[in-house]
Amino acid sequence: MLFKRLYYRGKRQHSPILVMHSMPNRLSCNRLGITVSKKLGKAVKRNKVRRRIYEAFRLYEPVLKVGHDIVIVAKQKALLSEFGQYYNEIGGVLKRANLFK
RNA sequence: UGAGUAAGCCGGAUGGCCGCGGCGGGUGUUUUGCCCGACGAGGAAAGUCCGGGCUGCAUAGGGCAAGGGUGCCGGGUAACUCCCGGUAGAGGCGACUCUAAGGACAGUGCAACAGAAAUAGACUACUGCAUAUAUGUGCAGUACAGGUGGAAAGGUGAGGUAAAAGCUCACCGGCGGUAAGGCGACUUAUCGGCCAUGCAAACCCCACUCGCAGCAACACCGACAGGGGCGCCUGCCCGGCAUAUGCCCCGAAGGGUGGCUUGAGCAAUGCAGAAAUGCAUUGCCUAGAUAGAUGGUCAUCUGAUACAGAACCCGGCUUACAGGCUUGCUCAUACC
Repeated sequence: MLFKRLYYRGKRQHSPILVMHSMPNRLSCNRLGITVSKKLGKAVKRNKVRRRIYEAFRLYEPVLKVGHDIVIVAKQKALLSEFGQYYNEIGGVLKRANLFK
């Protein structure tokens, strides 16, 4: 399973509401996976968290290096956060992983 | 106006910018793309508790047994444990609500504690007789009163008696017969005798009913490896025909396609019916993803913040839910 390989071998960056795993692939595009466990709530709440992560990542995508696999895991604090916090923290972990062009 | 009761409905709206999903059209060199357009989660999509469709397996005709389910009556439905209407019982002043509501003369079993006694009886008590006599003791009769309990064996009143008792009578309740009404559950009337509890959400009996598994079902196509086999006359030999960079099978990806949405469909009108519902006509096409599409942000309105996300599809049930709306009915108060 691709997600497990990323958990063991990828680089890891933490922030208060999420964890990002990343490693290079040999493709000419970036691939994003999002993990939201059942601990965070029922389907509606999990969908909301996933959609906000997806949206924030989409806004950053034009300025990222290509050819990486990225998995973002949401923590429980993500339920209480506004979109602005998602945007700032995802920007932070992407910068620390040195994925900006 | 307040309190309540029953049925039903809504469950954020509008606009700008940036995005997502399949579909249709256009464009482009095949693909990847680009542009335009309309459409794109719920009343419960949930729990996965019932009933079906659909698919595979089994049986391929019928019966029996085991096991499961259901259980007043009639109707509705594709079907149901669902829905509608009724009967009986219980609750409420009432509108109305609730009920696993067959059978305890087929059999087995249970009824703790308390209480004298729980399917059988006499502790306190009442009455008579005998005896001694403040009053007790013994024998006999009774089951009215007391207390216990969920339940004490018909209830209330009168007669009756030494005191009593369905012992007798009237009314009520229960049981059985007959008659009338009703498709039926049952109701009403009348007659009879005077009557042995509750539990079958204990085993059980009776009646009706039921194959098993599920879309990760199932069908098809299959890359890179890898493995196996060789047609027909013919079971064998001979012989003949056909034939090989071929054909078939197994296996199988970070696979692909179908199943996948036109259906017991929705809306309006009319007819039948007390209702559930059925029939007819006209119109409409209204999500189909496959890591899983509805989001982000700004503005305005507002009291607006609930429960909650389709995953093969329908019919129900159950559970969760901020706030709001409509209609019928009941009770109380005030006014006319």
